[in-house]
Amino acid sequence: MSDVPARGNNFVAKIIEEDLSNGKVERVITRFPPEPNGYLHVGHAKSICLNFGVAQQFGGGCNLRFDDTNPEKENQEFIDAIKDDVQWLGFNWEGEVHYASDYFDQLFQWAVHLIEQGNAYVCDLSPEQARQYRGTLTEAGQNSPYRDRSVEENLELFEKMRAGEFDEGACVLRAKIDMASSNMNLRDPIIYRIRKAHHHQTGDKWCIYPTYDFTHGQSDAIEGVTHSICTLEFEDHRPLYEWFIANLPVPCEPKQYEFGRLNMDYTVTSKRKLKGLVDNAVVTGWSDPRMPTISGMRRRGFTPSSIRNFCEMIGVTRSDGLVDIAMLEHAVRDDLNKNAPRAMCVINPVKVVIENLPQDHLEQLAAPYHHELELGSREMPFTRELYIDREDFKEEYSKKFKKKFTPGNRIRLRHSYVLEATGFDKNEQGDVTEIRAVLIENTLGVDPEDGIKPKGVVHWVSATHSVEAELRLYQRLFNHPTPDKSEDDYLVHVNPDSLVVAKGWVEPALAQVTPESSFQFEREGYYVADRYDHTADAPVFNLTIGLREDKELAKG
RNA sequence: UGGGGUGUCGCCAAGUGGUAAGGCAACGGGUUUUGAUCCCGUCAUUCGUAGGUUCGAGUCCUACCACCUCAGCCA
Repeated sequence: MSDVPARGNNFVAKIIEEDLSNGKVERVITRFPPEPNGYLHVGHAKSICLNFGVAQQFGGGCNLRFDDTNPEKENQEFIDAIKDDVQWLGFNWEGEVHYASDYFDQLFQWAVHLIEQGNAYVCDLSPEQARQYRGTLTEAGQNSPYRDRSVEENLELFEKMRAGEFDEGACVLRAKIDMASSNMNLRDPIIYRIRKAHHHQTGDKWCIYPTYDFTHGQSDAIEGVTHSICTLEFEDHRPLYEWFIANLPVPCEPKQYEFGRLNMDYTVTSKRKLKGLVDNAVVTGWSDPRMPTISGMRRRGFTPSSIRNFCEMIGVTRSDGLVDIAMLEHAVRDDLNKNAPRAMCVINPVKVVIENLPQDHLEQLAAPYHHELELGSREMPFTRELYIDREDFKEEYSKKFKKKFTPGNRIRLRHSYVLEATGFDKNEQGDVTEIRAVLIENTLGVDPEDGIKPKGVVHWVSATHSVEAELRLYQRLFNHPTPDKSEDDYLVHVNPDSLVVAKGWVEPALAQVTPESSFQFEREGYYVADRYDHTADAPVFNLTIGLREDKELAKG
């Protein structure tokens, strides 16, 4: 059995199951509605998994709809990136991609309908005045002096707004609801504003744009969405969502449900703050491997299924919590442990010379890529001079170093022979520069015949046949568990060591791998060939996540 | 001090009146040609607090407390 909880066992799935079984809904239709003003992040992944997942689970469909009502902040780059991310995560939207801007004509007509019904009016209050009229959380607002304009006048004014006869900010169209409502969203919310901006989809056709509140629910209705799932902060908007649906001749009545957005420690998940990291060049871009963006996690080496599993693991509820980033790390390790081929890379090399081997010794050793999966094997050149990790050799034996290579002791070269150290050289600084050893005969796949077993196993690479690679060692981007909740600006909590560029010597087979191939570099961690920079001539590997460390070892 | 929400183990989360699932983390122990993986075990007499109803309450009632959220011509 998998350790991932049963799929779709959350309150949204239960509501849908109920609606389906009592015939309220025939086929579930959900939608994922990003605004193309940034890249998708891990929080969106939760929403994607919920929306697409629940549709899939109940044989329905999920639309991808861009909520593109604010042209000034949106662009095509984001649209392309978002589509890419959703597909990479493993989901398919139903039919064509939708845009809220597809419905601008209909929305305009519905705005006219509202005016005709006496449910909307053009208001000339300046933003500053409007704020004063709105009241506060504890005091009712006051009616706008323009609230009682006639239907004819409103129709005429709204048409002039559309025709571009007013400057930006000169006036807005407002729904006429209740300025005394305890729900601020019902205090005559703005439904259309003037924005003389070019739109990435509709070009210069419009100079007035509908607001989110006036757009979202109606778009859902047009698309036949049955369950409109959004995050908790939109809860107060639900009465407004329902007000529009009730007061407009929409084709169906979608229902809005809210769930708690994802918060994770050592991470920021707000587009504004993510954009800040990009704009301040803290990272190299939205897809930097340290970013919690989907494209960043992808470049880091996270797999789609690891992210999906993570989303199943954290569940969906109406309570807002702070998820331990260790859960995400677990999801990644779990997937990579099960599926990633193994390979070897030496990061802090020290040379080992095997004295009982001829100078030109070259032997190809078959090394299986995985201990459980049938992934085949590669050949590792075994030569007289090797590299092992400096940390794996100790000048003197001690209990703490019981599995290390020490003079007089034996070590197993992973997938290869057993070696016995005979001596070593040091430089003036006291660093070991070379280890001398002898190979114990007939130890390929079997223990030494004399019964003296090796103490431990080390990874290695041929000193003469390995390939130098660039290693990008990533750690968490922030060194504060809640960087956006501290007194200081979140940028001061950026971990200065979040990226360390190092060198590694990899076995020849690794230079040939395609970008985005993941490996476990044995005893080092999970690495991925960089999506953009890796080539056979200049291999580049990103550290996805380290191996879990033994506690005793970690303490030392 | 208005409205809307949420409070179950360090973290996430099941549970919807019948006597507290699971995952992560942590901690013991075993296996191992990766100090990884894997395996086995420990980890809430208690569900924000205080009362009440009931044979029986995390689940029902009352009051209180804490936290989140709403005053963009953002979404």
